[in-house]
Amino acid sequence: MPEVQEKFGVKDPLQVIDFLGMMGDSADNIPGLPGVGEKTAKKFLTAYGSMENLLENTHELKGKMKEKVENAKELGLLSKKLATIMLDVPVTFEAKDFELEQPNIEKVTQLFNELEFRNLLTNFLKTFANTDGVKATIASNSSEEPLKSTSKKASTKTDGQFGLFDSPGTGSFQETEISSGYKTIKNTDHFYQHINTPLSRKLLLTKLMQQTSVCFDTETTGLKALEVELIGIAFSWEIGKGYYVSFPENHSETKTILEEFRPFFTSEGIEKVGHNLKYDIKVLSNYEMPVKGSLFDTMIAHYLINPDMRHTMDMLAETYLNYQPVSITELIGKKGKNQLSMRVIPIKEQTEYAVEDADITFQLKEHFTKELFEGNLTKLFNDIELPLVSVLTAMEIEGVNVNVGFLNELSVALTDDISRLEKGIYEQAGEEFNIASPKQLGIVLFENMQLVTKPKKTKTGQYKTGEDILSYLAKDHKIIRDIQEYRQYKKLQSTYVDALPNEINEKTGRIHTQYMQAVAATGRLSSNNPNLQNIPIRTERGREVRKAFIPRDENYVLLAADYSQIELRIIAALSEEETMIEAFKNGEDIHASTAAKVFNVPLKEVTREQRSNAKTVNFGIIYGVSAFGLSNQTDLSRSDAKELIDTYYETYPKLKAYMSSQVDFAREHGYVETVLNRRRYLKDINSRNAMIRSGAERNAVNAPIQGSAADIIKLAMIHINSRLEKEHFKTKMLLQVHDELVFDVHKDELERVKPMIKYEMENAFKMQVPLDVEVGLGNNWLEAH
DNA sequence: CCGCCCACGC
DNA sequence: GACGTACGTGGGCGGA
Repeated sequence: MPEVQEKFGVKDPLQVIDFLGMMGDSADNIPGLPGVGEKTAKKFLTAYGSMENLLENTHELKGKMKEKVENAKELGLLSKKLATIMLDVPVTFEAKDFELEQPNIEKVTQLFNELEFRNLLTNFLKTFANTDGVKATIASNSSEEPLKSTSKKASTKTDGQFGLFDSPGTGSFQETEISSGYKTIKNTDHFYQHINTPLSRKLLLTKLMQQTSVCFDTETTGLKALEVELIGIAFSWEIGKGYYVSFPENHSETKTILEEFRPFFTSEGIEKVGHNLKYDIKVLSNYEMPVKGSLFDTMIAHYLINPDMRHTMDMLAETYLNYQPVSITELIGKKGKNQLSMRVIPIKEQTEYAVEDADITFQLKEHFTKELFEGNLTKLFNDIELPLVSVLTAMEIEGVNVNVGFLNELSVALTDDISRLEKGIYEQAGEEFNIASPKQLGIVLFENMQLVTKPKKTKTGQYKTGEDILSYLAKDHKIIRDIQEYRQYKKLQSTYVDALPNEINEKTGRIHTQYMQAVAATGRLSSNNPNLQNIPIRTERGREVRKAFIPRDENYVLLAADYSQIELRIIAALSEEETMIEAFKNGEDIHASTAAKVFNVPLKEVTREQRSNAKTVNFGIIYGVSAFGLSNQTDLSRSDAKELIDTYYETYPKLKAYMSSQVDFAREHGYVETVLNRRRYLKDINSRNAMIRSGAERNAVNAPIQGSAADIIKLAMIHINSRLEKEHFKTKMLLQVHDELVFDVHKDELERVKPMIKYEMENAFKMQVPLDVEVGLGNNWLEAH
């Protein structure tokens, strides 16, 4: 009905609302029909989409009407009837449907005459009958096939689209349906509504507050949660239905609008469903909007259900819902400098995209709730992973202070050393080349200089120049030692010293890493942008970088708390290997203790080399090392390595038995699990390919150990965080590095917090082996170690 | 733009 | 005879 658009200058497709508004305005003077007001009507209907929803939920509207009408309910029925008659469609249809239809002019005329709505009738006919008189003409299309009412759910045809069973010319999307096999937004019933007025937001909020579980999804200007601006938020709590609240570009205006939804976000009683909620919560934190109540994160749910798979929503939608969502790439382009901002995408497409995501996510929840239960994962999900979301969010928002000046000085010094080494290397090689290029370096070392007769090659035919290769040659060639040093400094400079200052957030002046909670197949976290879990510590020069990590200010001190040998303690406890358990109970140096036993010498007479070899075996056990691998890593010959491993298993027989039992369990059940029932499926455990199979067997041993350690530190993090909050400490948890936690401790709290952290870490999970935590303090991360 | 090589952590 | 330690992230190179 373009006439309506012209007449009222309305671009919004929901012309019917304007018509109703007009009707309301005109009806102001008519007894029995209160004025609704065009704007009011529009807003209410925008929020609720259908008259039915509108009438069921607009308490406020009804309240206002009460002044004018004795029986609000009666008015509701009247309006409903009006809408039905005027538009000749059942009111269960959504507002968007209305624009496809012409009002049934005959019926409306009849009704208005009956009701003596003279002004209204005049206006109505002016608008729809295209006459200025009272003569009622029956619109020619009113006899056409009525809108399909067969759909049970919210049944909206997107604009310009036809339904599945509609008239000819609709073959195009059926073809795509056949070719992809997935349902898409084009052939799926949905009602996604854009919300952008105060009243409609109020109505949405009212509706939100009546729910027990709602999915929300933020649309933003980018990927860095702490730097982006909010563009919109999609909400969904019903299959195929949802709302998209859009926000202006102005930050404080956005904040004001978002503030309207505070009751929802801070409601303890409404479960918040989302996909990667940590991101959304961080975005909202930019507007000082906390998110309370229980969470349900579909990304994490799926991570527990199958940690080895990918957990993108697109993939989950295809797998679990047989549905292919609108691709973000199609919408805003491939990532790169030409990628569009969501902001410039037409609001209709934004709405479709955003609400679809929320809709899908909400639907996924049902699937995953069931699968979590079936996998015995509900407790892990609810008691560990979901509470951890909030802990990690807080850590990421908190960030860590860094000494940029120090890093800059370090960089200058490294540049000096690098160029000095560079010169020397060129001299020794007799030519200039790019030392940082393994390809060029290999040619120089092994072709031109021929340092080795049979150099090893990679599968792509390049010469191997890795650290293990170079270290064999280091003794005999100064150039190799220089190259090793060069490599080390280059690495330090590019990956850490020069990169870290670029990661500082302009607003906070701190580095905010991101913890990935659904990446590592064993249950560990990972860290990126920047990765703060691989800051150097082993080499003298490298560990300097740690000095750059400093407390918040002079009132604080960094505290680093490390689990000592947690993985070995876990394997000792799980295997119930008494000898090893005793060693831990007695507080022995486990590697020395192992050495004493396998080399059959008194503890005090263990040599450095023996301890070192024992240590290598201890770690090898965790990772599943072979005699070959062990001999490669130590000075031992292959046969000595084999003997050492054999003796090791004789010393710790139950350990060997445990490892076999894990492999057996995996063969039988297809998965292994941690102390908190975190699962890892090992599909290759029965592979005929020996190499693939043994890889799975190593995983069968390693995953429960590494994963249990991850479980335990996560538990400790949750406990510590909750105590820091409850007891109102200023101290903040900053970093997690697999078996270590780093805190910014207020000096006044040190005496209370230090033992608390140690206690919570050591007692996070009870086993037959005690857990031991070493706590250090310092004015930088290195000192705190 | 992406795969490869290399190197940092636990 | 070959192959053979888990889990990650990221920078630089070089070919497409």
